[in-house]
Amino acid sequence: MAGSTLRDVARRAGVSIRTVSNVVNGSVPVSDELRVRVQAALDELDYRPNLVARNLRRGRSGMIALVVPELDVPYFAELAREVITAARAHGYVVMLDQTDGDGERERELLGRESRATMFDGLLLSPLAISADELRLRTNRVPVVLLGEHIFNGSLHHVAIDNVTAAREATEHLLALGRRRIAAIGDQPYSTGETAQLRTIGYRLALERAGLTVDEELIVPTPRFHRHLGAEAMERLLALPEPPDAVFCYNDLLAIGAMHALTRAGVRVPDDIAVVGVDGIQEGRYSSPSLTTVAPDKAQIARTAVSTLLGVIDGSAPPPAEVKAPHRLLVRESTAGPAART
Amino acid sequence: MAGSTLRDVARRAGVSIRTVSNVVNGSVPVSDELRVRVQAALDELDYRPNLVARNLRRGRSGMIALVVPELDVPYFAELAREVITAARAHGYVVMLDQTDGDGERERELLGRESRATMFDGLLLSPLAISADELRLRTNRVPVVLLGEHIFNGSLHHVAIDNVTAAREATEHLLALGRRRIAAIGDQPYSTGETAQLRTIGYRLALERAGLTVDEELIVPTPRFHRHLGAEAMERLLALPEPPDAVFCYNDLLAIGAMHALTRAGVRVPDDIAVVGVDGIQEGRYSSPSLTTVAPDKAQIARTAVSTLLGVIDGSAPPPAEVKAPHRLLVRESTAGPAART
DNA sequence: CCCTCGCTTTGCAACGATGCAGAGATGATG
DNA sequence: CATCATCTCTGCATCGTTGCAAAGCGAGGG
Repeated sequence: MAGSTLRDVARRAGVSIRTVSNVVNGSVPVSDELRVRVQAALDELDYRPNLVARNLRRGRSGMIALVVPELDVPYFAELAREVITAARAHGYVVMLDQTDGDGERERELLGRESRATMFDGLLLSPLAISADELRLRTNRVPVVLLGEHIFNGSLHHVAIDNVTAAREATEHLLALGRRRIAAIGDQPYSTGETAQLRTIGYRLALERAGLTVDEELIVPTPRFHRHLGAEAMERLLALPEPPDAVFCYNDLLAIGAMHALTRAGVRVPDDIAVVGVDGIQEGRYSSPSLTTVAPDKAQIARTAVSTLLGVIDGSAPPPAEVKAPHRLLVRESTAGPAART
Repeated sequence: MAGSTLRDVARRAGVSIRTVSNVVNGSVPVSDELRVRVQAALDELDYRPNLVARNLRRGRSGMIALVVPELDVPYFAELAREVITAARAHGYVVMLDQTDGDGERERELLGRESRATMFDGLLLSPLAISADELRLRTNRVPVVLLGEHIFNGSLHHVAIDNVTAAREATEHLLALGRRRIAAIGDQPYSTGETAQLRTIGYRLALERAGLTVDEELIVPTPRFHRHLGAEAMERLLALPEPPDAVFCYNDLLAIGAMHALTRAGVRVPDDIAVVGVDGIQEGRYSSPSLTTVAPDKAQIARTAVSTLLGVIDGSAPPPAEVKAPHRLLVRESTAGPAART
């Protein structure tokens, strides 16, 4: 029942512990005769190396932690999938935790009693904690920030270019001839940096098109969830002069907005066109399917993981903000039934 | 930079290593004077316990692994969220891995070179590996099976009652007056045990209603993904006599099916009613919203985690199949616009 | 005044693995 | 035949922590 150790195997094979270790690891040459004998003992006892002990001795655990706000938010689930895959390619496994966007939980992670020492490094997608505070708390643990925070100059950080992404989404709506374009998802307070970048991109597109921004059309939401998108859309529909298009700061808001539109009997995209951000799978099969700005999640994950491993082994360049690619996927919610992807 | 150890702190405070350990753990009483002095040293050196060393000594790691086929499948993401939450309540953290439904990957997990020894236990949602094979490979590691496999009598197992769930879904369609009810998602081969149970429930409902099963209406799918639901639906629509309702074996299939129906101009639920299984959030905001049989994921997670911890510390009863509750959520895809939940 | 008791504090061993340096054995070389 | 290089193999120390048993110490009782 209890796992056998190198000592058990050594005793059985009549060799030293060290020789068994050499056979297991294959790094040091072992004579054929002994190798066979040791291997037999290994098999008979069904030896499995104790990785905790190995980690202690080697000083590395082969584990990284990925911390996201909510795993049941599709974007994070899809990103987690890619991170796990990317980590595996480097021989690493991934511990997952959620903060629920709770600042306390995020702080705890980096605090005294956290389990951070079990991991070689941390991929963090912070929501509630501010960039400045992060800097103060990340002396010990190698950290790479993921996706959604403004660059503060002291930590590695992988994200799409949010201003450009938002501008392109808005320009797409403009190119379709829409002129009264709303925005759902602004977060005009300290931890809403990503949202603020998207608002900047949105404004930029309108200004370049020579339009003035109607502040009434910018509806803030505290989080990026479906029901908040629906609520925001209802508010927009209640305006004396409703929009003819909506740029939602993520796909869940967009799906909530489309839900509200469908209920209200408003046609998408004929009456109101909708575009989101994130490129989640859900948007491919919504009715209508959702036009979206899709970050390259696999690329984000690969870059984040290899950067983190670089920080861990000290080979990484100084902290920098790495821009990941994104692209606009045009579907029915802006282009109508013609857009079948 | 490098973390300080108990020895560093002990040296600085002028006490023994053991005393520092006692202060850190608080289990053994320490005089006020020393405690204050040690605490000061702890703070100055910003001591963090090395959890790898602690784990080695204590023989437990405080980590469990959760292995699912695909994390970007919403059901598994939502379940993972609950598992992480439930584990945290017991002081455990969760390592996540994916098998992509690949039997090799699942086998690897339990094999010689796996990282399983790093974890105190394993929550496994097997897809490709058969129950018999599992039994042979799980001697060493405490395992609890999650959600989707038939009970083989030797492992703990938490799942909903799939036969009943499928029967209730089908009966709901019957109660609406539908008579030509299709089923999407059967998997009539060795690893499709969950699907087969749902087929049994489906047949049972029809038989009890005195209807004969039209085998043409049972469309198998190799996996439970959106696009396969759409393909299956297209095949059903091409029949000389299409169905007036569809029971899909999970929500993704249902969403794919509804997507195909919308494209084909078929009205849901007027022409064809659709019901799924899983209760994923996506179904609340689809158009129309999706009627579904929702397993109580939080309950499944709590039961699975506490059972696993029981197996780990030896206090668990002998392996048994634990049935988790489920309930039917009626929404627009069967009840029409009246059903607003 | 001595002994015992109870409390705090300590040193040592151990968890299971690997790094290192050196011991044997073997073969090659002068 | 002696010397040295080469190749295996081994023992010891160590990673940082905690369990255990015993040492130190002051107080209370006989």
